Amino acid sequence: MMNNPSINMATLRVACSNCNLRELCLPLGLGLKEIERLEELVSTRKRVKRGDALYRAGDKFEALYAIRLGFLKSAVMSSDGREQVTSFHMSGDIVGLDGLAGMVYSSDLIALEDTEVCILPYERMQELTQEMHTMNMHFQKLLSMEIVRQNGVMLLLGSMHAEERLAAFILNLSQRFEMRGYSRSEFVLRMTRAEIGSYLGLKLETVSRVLSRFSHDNLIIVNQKHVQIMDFEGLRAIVSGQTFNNQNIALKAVKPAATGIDALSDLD
Amino acid sequence: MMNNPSINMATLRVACSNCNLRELCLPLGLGLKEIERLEELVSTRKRVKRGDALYRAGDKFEALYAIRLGFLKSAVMSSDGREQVTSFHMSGDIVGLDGLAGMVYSSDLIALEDTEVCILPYERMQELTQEMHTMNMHFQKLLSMEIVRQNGVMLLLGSMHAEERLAAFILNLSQRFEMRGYSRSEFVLRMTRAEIGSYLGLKLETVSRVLSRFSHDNLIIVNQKHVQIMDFEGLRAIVSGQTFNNQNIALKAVKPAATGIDALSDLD
DNA sequence: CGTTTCGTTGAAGAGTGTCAAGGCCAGTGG
DNA sequence: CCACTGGCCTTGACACTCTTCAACGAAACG
Repeated sequence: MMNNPSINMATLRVACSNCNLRELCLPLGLGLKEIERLEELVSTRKRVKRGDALYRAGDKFEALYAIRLGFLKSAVMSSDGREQVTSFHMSGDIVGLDGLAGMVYSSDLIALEDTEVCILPYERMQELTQEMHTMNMHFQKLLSMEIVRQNGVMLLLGSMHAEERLAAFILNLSQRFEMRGYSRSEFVLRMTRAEIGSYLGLKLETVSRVLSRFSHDNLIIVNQKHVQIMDFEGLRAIVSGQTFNNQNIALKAVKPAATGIDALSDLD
Repeated sequence: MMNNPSINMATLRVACSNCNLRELCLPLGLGLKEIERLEELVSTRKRVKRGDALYRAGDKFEALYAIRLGFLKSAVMSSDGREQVTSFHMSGDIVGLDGLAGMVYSSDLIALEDTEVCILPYERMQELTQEMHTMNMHFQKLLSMEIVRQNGVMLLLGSMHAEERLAAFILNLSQRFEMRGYSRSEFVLRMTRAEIGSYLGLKLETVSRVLSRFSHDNLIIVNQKHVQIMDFEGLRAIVSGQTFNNQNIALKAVKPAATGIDALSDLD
């Protein structure tokens, strides 16, 4: 009578298993009991309509959110009103990590299309991390991964040109879509040019111009929000600064590539 | 027979209590036993000479480090050799958080002056977070605070001008020195102009020029690495974009200041 | 005390930003 | 169904900030 664990697991996992999160939310090698506990954590769901905020800077931090479906941006605002988009989120991402620091969110999280999230109440989250070592480590790792990602963005903002930023941005999106089972070469940008610009530290006109240039150079085909990548290698070459007037080839040899930040993958 | 806990604590805290870390490393309201455990964690210390690396990108992640004394930078490098300084660290800071993500450090940590750190071995750290709820929460908070800090840096890199970046940078350093009991108006820059530039996304010449301009405008006095702040308000005005040709005053009224990222404090 | 690293300053130029005009598209209401 | 509207995108011309290149001076180090 049923000593095959995988069958039991299949019935228990209803809430999480047919969800895009499974690789992200479920640490590997969980037992039956642990999965039960986990599913009790993510009990509630919530819908956010396009343009609405899941939370805003200053709101009390009460939960993390796992994105089931949809697309969002997070953004911080300076005291004089400048907005900076700090990341774009899609299905499978966990958002709200910045709220832990001061028990208050420090950024706005805005849906760029109709979105559905799973609520992970902070209180229960804490219980779980305390009781399940695996879960605790997974959560710590999640936080650390976000730090590493932001390091990559700082590299991009601090030392790359407009073309390099956009090439890296497109390749990163492509990769993330691919990881989720969508086409890596054809997708729709859910954000506006201004939002891309804010994220990349550029003005919307520059974003538009660079995309047009890419299109003219047959690297991509752009039609408003629709993007098709025609030349992955070409884009990668741009990210690495392999554009004619480039002399840091010498440097490239000094440092093994393995330790370098990969602008293609670490931007999220 | 000593039923005054504060006296007992004084004797037990030898290792940590006369150390700059105490506010950062010790969660508030620890019991005697907990402090004992904590001190057992930070058993070993290590010295790093100026110019040497505490760790490098790619090194196996085995510990976090609490800086007892000294000054360091962390930096990531792109595959084509561009370096980006991602933060400057001083006494009381905990470094190495990026290593958790992949159990490998993803950045270099280089001492800018002779430095002494306490080693927090990852293994023992994990035990401690598992057994002590307070410690676990404190650690999670630490990670989240780093995320919030980086959001501030992204805002700076993505939407501020050279003068604003440098004003914010100086004020932030000032604040951090003050928190550690040093003068907030007079200090020594331990890093080079090139390193400041890398951190702020500027070239070293631009850093030098802007500092000279500040000096000429009587905001600061600069003598090589020695900086004295003469006009805090003036610097703050620059950070907020209050320089003559500024029209985002309208925006300022829209959003309550409390929720905005404070460029002065959140850069670390 | 020479050598190297670091910092300052000037002049010229490249890369983005700013301003402005027009086109495209989706949604709305007649 | 079509015209209208408003938001978004594209493109051009021009301005400006920052970088690049270069030379020199100052401090740090062996």
